Amino acid sequence: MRIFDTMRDQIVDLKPKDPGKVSIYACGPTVYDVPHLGHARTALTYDVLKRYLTWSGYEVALVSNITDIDDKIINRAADEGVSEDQLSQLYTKIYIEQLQTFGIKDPDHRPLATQFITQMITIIEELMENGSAYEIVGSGVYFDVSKFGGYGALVNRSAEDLRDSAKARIASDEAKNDPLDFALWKTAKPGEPTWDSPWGSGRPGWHIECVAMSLDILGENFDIHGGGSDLTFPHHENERVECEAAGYSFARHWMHSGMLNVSGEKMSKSLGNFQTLGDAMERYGARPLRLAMLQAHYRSLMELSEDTMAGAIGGIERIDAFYRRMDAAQIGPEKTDANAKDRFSGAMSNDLGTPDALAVIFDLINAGNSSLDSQDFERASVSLASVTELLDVLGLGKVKKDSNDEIEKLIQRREVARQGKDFEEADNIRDELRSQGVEIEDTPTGTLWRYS
RNA sequence: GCGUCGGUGCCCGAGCGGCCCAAGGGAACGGCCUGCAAAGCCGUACAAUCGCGGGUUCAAAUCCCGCCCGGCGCUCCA
Repeated sequence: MRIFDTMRDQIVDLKPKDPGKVSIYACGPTVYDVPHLGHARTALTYDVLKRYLTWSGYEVALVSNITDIDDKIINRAADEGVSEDQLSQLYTKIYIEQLQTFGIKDPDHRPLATQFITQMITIIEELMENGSAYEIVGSGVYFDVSKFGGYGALVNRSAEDLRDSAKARIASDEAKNDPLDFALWKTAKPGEPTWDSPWGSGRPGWHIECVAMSLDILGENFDIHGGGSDLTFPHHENERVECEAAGYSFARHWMHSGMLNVSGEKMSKSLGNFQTLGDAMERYGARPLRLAMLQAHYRSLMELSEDTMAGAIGGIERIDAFYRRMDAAQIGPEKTDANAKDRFSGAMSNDLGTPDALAVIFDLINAGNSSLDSQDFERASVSLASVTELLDVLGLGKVKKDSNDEIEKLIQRREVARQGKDFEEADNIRDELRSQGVEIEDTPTGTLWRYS
């Protein structure tokens, strides 16, 4: 398996700490609102990574956190007149449900930041003890970037560089020693949720929660730390320096998935609230959305548009039609195509090349359809078995057949009319079904139908 | 402004020195199949510029330089 490692800035061999096992920590969302398509793309990346590694024979442990305390949650809760707990619990629930609907498997652990306050405090204490952090009474505890050699390495920049950049854009907080220093612990403000600490009551800063949770659950030196590319700096770099300054070794590899854009104004006009995962799934369906995302490489910037989705819907339709034909011909899956699986693995093990992997699957579908047409049922069965196995690795498996007595009755009547060569009646029935959004297909073994 | 990633057919999107007269999906057109459809299969067209201009090389979509355009980052966004 080869992956692009942000730290090394190149594609490298994945070298797990323990051979045969891979531990992954993928940064999840701060739950102050419903999930948008970007959250879905990131979650999808690590879902597919885990599925593929598991299929390849690795034992995978995937941790994906929920950050349930932070400024945005506090502000939003105040706006809506609910408690921070109520707000974060509501959006956590929605997040989990929608990802499940989207076909994302639950991670092995889904820790909440607020359950790891003790561990965070311990790390901050260690940083204070060894001089990596300082306290400003009345404000909080800050990480001292100047004490850390190599700050900025994850983004390939020097601390001086980042400092200049920061100065140019941001009014520096005069309390801090250095504009790059960041809060590990924030002193309590009236009306905010607080926890006790050696520095008085307060709440954790951002970044530190991920260090506490990843170390606690996966241990030092875990294999992959991932998230969206917007988290690379400062979030991940800050996590990294906190962890290393405290004396622990952190992630062996860093992965970042690319951003997804839905072209703002053009989109919102015609599509309404298309940016949220829930709306997009309702509008296009979960599988087309998943296919659209997987047809782009996880690191590339992708733009979702009405056209993109129309294409993906067509792609899913092609997959489903393949299954319908196989079912109608009563072909079952038997042995798989080793060669196709090799090609698939080759694509996937090259930094998760899902577009190429999908191309392999579509080639198999094409071959299977041809085999059916030429009555080569054995080869058709091999295609079917291979497609089924590989599609499952990408989480795009087939859906169960719809059933509806009313529709089946109409199809029966049409069948009788066709037998009697009463094509006018048969076509009337077909038109009637179409007006109900039902498309039918006649095959040698009977008539199939689907919602169009 | 600094950094970084990218600009490939009608749309999406792989490819990242020769296997590329550029994968795969979608849309279009023609044919076969069908009572007619749908699905499928076969074929065709669409890139005379792979953002633009230079350069390196026997050979460039792929490497280098410059320019234009876009995304992301530059303290709380996946």
